Amino acid sequence: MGTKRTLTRVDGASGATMRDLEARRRILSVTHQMLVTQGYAKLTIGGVAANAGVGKATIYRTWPNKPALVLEALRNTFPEVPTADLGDSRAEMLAAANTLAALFNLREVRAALPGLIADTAEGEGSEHDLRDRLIGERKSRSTQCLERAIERGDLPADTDVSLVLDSWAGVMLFRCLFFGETLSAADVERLVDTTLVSPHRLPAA
Amino acid sequence: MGTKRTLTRVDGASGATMRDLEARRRILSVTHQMLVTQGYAKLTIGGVAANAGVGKATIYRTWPNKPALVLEALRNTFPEVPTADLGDSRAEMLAAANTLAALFNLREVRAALPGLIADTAEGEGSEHDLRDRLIGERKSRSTQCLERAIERGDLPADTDVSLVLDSWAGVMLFRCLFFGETLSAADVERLVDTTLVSPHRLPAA
Amino acid sequence: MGTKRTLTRVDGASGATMRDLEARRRILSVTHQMLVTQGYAKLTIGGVAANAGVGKATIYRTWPNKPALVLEALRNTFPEVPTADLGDSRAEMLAAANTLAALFNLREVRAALPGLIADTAEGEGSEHDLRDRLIGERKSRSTQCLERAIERGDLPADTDVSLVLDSWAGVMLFRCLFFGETLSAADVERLVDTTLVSPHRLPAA
Amino acid sequence: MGTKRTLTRVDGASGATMRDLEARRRILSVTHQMLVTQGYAKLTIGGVAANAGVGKATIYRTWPNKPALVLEALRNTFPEVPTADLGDSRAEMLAAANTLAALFNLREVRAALPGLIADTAEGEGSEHDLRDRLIGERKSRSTQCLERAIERGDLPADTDVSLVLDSWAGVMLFRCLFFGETLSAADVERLVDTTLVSPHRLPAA
DNA sequence: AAGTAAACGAGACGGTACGTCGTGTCTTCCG
DNA sequence: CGGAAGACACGACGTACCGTCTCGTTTACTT
Repeated sequence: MGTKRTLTRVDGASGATMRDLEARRRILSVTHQMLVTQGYAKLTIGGVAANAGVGKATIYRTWPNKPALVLEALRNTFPEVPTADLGDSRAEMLAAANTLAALFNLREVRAALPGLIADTAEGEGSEHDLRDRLIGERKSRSTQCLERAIERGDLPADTDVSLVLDSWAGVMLFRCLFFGETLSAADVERLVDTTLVSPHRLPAA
Repeated sequence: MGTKRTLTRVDGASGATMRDLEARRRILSVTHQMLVTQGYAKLTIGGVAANAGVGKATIYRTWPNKPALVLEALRNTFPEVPTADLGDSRAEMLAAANTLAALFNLREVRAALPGLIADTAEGEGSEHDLRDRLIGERKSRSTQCLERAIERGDLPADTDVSLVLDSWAGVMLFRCLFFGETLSAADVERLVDTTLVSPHRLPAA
Repeated sequence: MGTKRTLTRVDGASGATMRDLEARRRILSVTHQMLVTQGYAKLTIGGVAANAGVGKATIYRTWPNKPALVLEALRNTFPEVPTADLGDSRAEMLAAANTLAALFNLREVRAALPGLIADTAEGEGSEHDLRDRLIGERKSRSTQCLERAIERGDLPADTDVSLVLDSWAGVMLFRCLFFGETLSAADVERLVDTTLVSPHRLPAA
Repeated sequence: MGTKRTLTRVDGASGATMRDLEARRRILSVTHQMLVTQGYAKLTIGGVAANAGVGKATIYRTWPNKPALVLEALRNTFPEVPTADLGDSRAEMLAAANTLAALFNLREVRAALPGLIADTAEGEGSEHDLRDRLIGERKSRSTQCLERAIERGDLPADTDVSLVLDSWAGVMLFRCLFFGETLSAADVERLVDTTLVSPHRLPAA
């Protein structure tokens, strides 16, 4: 007999004691689908439950609220930032940046992001954790990439890696949220090259 | 003859659309206040109406929905990006960037932004207009600043001004939304200096 | 110089100082029209005002509320109970009863009656007065008719005239309100003849 | 395992549709109460909900609108027209008529009737059904009474039973609605005796 | 004829109730 | 005995009218 109420879900995948693993899959899939077709605002827990042939309680048993559910539904579709060592710093950085850009280009992400941000804005609990985890994951992998470039001497040692990465993500986020645009491949390239030439440090002089 | 039974002041200034303006001011002020104290999510039209001693219909008569109201309540508190010619490109850019950073540091902005973004995400109508206007205003003034720097030769002619500015705003937005942080003065400086050294153009080589 | 605020309107027709007599006519006519086409519930003061090309205040200046307005709009179309002495008690009674039946058969009366009753139910003020006046008028004329029959000896002297008349009106009201029906000519005749044969007095024993 | 947070009693009787019935009873009772204390016009669904400690939706789930709710709240308090065979036609008719009179004398009926009639006036749906049912029920039982009198020979065979009954109800309705009066016992007796002597048929001559 | 005061059309205003919807918790009942 | 089904309390939504009010303007009396 398992502890019924798992207050803090440790890992997105374990799913507590959900009897029907199949149901879980269905819920997430329906969520994802509705996200794309209806958008975040019109997606309701009740709707997901109905479309998944599931009781609302079943959903609430696993996810505490809408953003948590959406977040997990999104996780599966997130592209992974590649970490392979290509020997070429610029190529690696481009790959990382392009992956990020691709993420902001996903229909479901664009649909979910605004609502997700709003609904988790003041949440200090699991919501923040989840969001951080999702972002943190990409960021840490991208960080590896930049640090390798530093090791190679392609970026100065005092580069503010976090600032660079937040800058990359920031432009994309900004354009995505406010204009519904994506960065073009050329823009991404420009971003990376700017970083390479003058990687956010004070000028030598 | 005699003042019939005018509860509100009669003399006033011009006797024009007094009643309107009186109420309008009160509504916006209450909205702003509640934004700070309660946050966007807990701010309701009904609540604003009650606190402003106004009928809900009066609000709906002027603003079609919550984000429109909040947006207008916010406009008044937005700091203006300075456009004065200081003769010093770096100083001007710092001023612009710091103004931007200050904006993201306002309590009411931080409270309103997530919800505002979410609620105007799919709006194609006035909502988009408003948002664009608000952002566009700052951006165009900042653009003046950067272009002056280009004219002075402090920035290369092929600088992608929009990308630079979106980058600046992007980092701030990103950190604001996801971490509730603000850019430190040092970070802002770093941002500006990076732009000055290698303003987002491809390297010559 | 007339008394400005006529709180109690003494007679439905005098209309205080309504500048534009034409407007008054238009208001009542529009009210009557809307009563027929929309029914009492959907008739709003605002609607009447708009359709009559008149400000709401103009209506409220003359009539204190909806039922008062409707009542007056109705008065004009009410058929008068005949009081002429025909020499024949049965003929006179039939005429009176049929006039009553005709009244309940008017489209506007059927439309207005239920709402009118409801809205003036608890009114102790002018509303009750008005209603009583309207009903009282018909009733007093019908009373004349019955009393003449008593004088002639066609009805016993101890006939409870009021009970008889209320009985007549009652059936019609009952059928009108609950079934939307009218008394057929035959039913009216039966009603009258019953009264003639045994006019609501105790049997002689 | 502790009682989680059940504010309402848990043990109850059978555990069947307790929650439903519990709430239903409370709603109807509150409605009835408010009807008496406030009257029909001031009774609001929201008010009933609040006083019954129930959400508005719960009421709307069961009753489509105010009159439907009031109607049902009223049903419980309606006195039944007796149908017992007393062997005495006059006694039976008096019983029936007095029951009817008593009904129109109920505080809640007098309070609800005008509004109820108005709000169900144009209703062709369930409203009409309900009203008919409520009235029809009394009427059919009264009809039994009169028909038994006919069988006994106390009333002529060609008596228009429906007209007689509508006449009875009509007077009461008329006096109730327009004058807030009730028929005195003497009046009821007079009504019955009139019917017995000359039961609404054409005179033989 | 000019001046004054009122009545007017228009419609904004503070309120109140409406009926609907979504949330997150709960209970019931079925497989 | 666990889950679907959905009822439940709550609370916000946006709409509709009410009856009062405030605008300018138009009209009709006064002088």
